[in-house]
Amino acid sequence: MGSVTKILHPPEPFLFHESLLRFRVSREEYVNSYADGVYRRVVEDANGDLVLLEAEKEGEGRNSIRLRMTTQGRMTKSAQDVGLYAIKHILAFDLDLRAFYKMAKDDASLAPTAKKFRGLKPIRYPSVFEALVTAITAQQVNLTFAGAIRGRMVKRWGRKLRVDGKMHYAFPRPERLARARVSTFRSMQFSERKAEYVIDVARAALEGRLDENELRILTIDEAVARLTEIRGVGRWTAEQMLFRALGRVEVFPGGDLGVQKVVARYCFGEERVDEKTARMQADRWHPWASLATTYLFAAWRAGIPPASDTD
DNA sequence: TACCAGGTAAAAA
DNA sequence: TTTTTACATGGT
Repeated sequence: MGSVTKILHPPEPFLFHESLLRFRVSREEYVNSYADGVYRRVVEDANGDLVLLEAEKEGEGRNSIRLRMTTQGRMTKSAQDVGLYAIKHILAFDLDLRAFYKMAKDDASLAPTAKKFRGLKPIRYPSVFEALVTAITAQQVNLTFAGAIRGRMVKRWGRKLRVDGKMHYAFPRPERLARARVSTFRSMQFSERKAEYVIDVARAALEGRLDENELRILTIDEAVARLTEIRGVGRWTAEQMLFRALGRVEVFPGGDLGVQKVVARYCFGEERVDEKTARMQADRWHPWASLATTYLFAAWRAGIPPASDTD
């Protein structure tokens, strides 16, 4: 077993804990976990070696991150490089928040949370494939249930890495899910349709239709059009992926129930708005629409009431 | 019991 | 082209 520890210095500002709360561990989720201040996940390098990443805040006050990387055999340079690249992508080191804050400061519904959560970043998935499959599991069911069936899928088809006596799972490879049977997914309480969608996305990945570099250079509309050619990938799923895997913060998943509720709450003082209303609001946040929702979700999670518009 | 969950595809209007 | 409906299941 090989292990190496690095100290990383994310660009300021960066709120580690609040950003990672999204992955606060649930019993069923084995791929991304955040517990006791440590974010954990497994990535795979080009040689197929699994690397466990464990990231936590280094010391109080200072904003450095301690990253421990562990592999089964010798720690290779390739494994280290992949691990470092992955964690910087996941933690959105490349996302510069300054222009967003400049915009947010003059936006009544956004200003208080942007200020309170200064340094909050949208934590990402490492791959297009993982983001799409994860989104599909979350279609039309509550997120607890989505996490449960996803956990079963990961436990069955994800590669395993044992570290300090604890098992960690990588997200299943497309090769594996592409040849899985619908009936096996059914036994894990996937609907038949969800099972077919996941298998179709896995095949698309194998056929090179989810090429990250190709998707990156497309406009949002072009990328959504390309992605929705895959059965089971609608606009919502495509937008989720563009935001959560590729970090395209200008997308706005206006069809998302949670987004509709959080925009309603903090921008309209209501329980729920329709997609059109939500998208109209989001136009004011361009090109940081989904980043804005990240802040509103954080406020919601923290139980912060919407500002009263009467004073 | 009915209805809702961070939707989508296919049928019907 | 726009509007319903089936899909599956756990929680309230």
